[in-house]
Amino acid sequence: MTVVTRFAPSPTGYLHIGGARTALFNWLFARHHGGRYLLRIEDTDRQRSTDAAIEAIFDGLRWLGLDWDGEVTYQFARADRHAAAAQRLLDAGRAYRCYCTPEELETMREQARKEGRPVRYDGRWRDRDPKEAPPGVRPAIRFKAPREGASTIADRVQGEVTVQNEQLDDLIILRADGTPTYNLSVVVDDHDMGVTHVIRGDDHLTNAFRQMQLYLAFGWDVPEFAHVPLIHGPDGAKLSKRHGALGVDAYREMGYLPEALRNYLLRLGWSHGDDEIISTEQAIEWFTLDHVGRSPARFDFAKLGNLNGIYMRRSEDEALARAAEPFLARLAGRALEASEQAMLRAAMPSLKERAKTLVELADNAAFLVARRPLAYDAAAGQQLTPDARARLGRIASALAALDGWEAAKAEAAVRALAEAEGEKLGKLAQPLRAALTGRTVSPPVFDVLAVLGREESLARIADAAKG
RNA sequence: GACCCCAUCGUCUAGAGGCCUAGGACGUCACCCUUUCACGGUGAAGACACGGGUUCGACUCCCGUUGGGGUCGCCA
Repeated sequence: MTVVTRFAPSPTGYLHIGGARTALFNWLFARHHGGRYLLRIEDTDRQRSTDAAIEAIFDGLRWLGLDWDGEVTYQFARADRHAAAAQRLLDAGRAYRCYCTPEELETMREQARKEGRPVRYDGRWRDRDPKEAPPGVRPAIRFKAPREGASTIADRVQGEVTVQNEQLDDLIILRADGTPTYNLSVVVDDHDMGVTHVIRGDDHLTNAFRQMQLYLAFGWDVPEFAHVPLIHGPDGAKLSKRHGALGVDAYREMGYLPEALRNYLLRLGWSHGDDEIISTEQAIEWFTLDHVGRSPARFDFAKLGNLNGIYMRRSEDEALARAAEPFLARLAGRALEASEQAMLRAAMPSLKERAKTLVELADNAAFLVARRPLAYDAAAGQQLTPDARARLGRIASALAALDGWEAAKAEAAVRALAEAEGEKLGKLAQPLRAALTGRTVSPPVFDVLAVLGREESLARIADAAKG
């Protein structure tokens, strides 16, 4: 049997981070088993589904590299098939018409809540003669759920979970307007798509029991279920926006690399011994449901940042430069010039050592696109004392006398000067850094010098020396 | 409230009854490296929620308590 998994988001918003992890697990599981990973858009809620949200889901998945197999299935397009399936249950006596109005149901629920009883549909139309139907009311179709016994799911993550059937009420499978509801659509689609493993958030665990009964009623094989714990915020509560419940596009904009985010998401709720840095190839080889944890994990930006830093440092300079260019251009407020693109690449080895995100990296590279005369930040301004300015003049002379403009040569010259003046290197390096970058924190100052080039460097030093 | 799930350092986790004096990673702190910041290196602090069992022996099994989460829609 070949494995078939699916990711089935509803396009009512962006692709959020929890959904991305669900997609990742499905993708990995299918790839691990050499199976298929399908994408289904659950757009049966016509009010809330939007094309923009569908595009956001596609974009997010593509950016994360979670390519799906075959065509995308749109659930709404299969409404007729779902209605036919409901009719089949009706014909078989496994479903019935319910003439309750929404108001009536709401009253029923309120009453139950007030009396402390379980809030469930009481089955009042289950065995009632349809002849008693009130005139003018269009009925919804309800599934006739078993009332005795128990249902057990051998969940691949949660283990054996049993629920007494009396806990399950008769769910609506077809609305009064003839459109299918979620639980029916999911079962019919998963069956028709040949899905063998349903891997999803554990907020669906209770649905699984209803869905299992539907599979049984249809006489279909029940797929394997794997309900993965949800991702929580740092406080253990539901993930809020402030805490990371953002669309994956937001992570892209914050400057995270897709491979780093993938690695982070993978380790959130899944582990392989003490391994932390796991390539996608390795993940495909290792990923099974056996090591998916059962307790909810909290989202931690600090760890994501650390991971992203590691992935950036491991990236090829050229690839990282391409990824960083939009961020630097945004910071400059204009397109980058060819010379600036070249400088970015030249500076990349030292730039990528000291950033956790592309946003940070671009910020650290701001000196590359700054225009003279530089604005000095407060700390840099303090470096440029009269003494320091005078020293910058002498540094400029020493540098100007150089033939060649490599970092090593510049360093040797400045070191020699420091020694001649009986000063520690830092005494010269810090003002120099301030003059060249406008800040007191930057990549190694001689690298900066080399990347900026002779002309620009000397001009910036002269600017600072002048005061 | 009912039903279901969960519970190891602050966080992510390893741990399948003796391997645990509970391991790794992030974060924190200290030191080293050093022209700044990083990176890197070394080291430190830091957890089995609680109470009962079962067992020669429980982080590991069972029960309960507490705490957290999920679900109870003609939403998905």
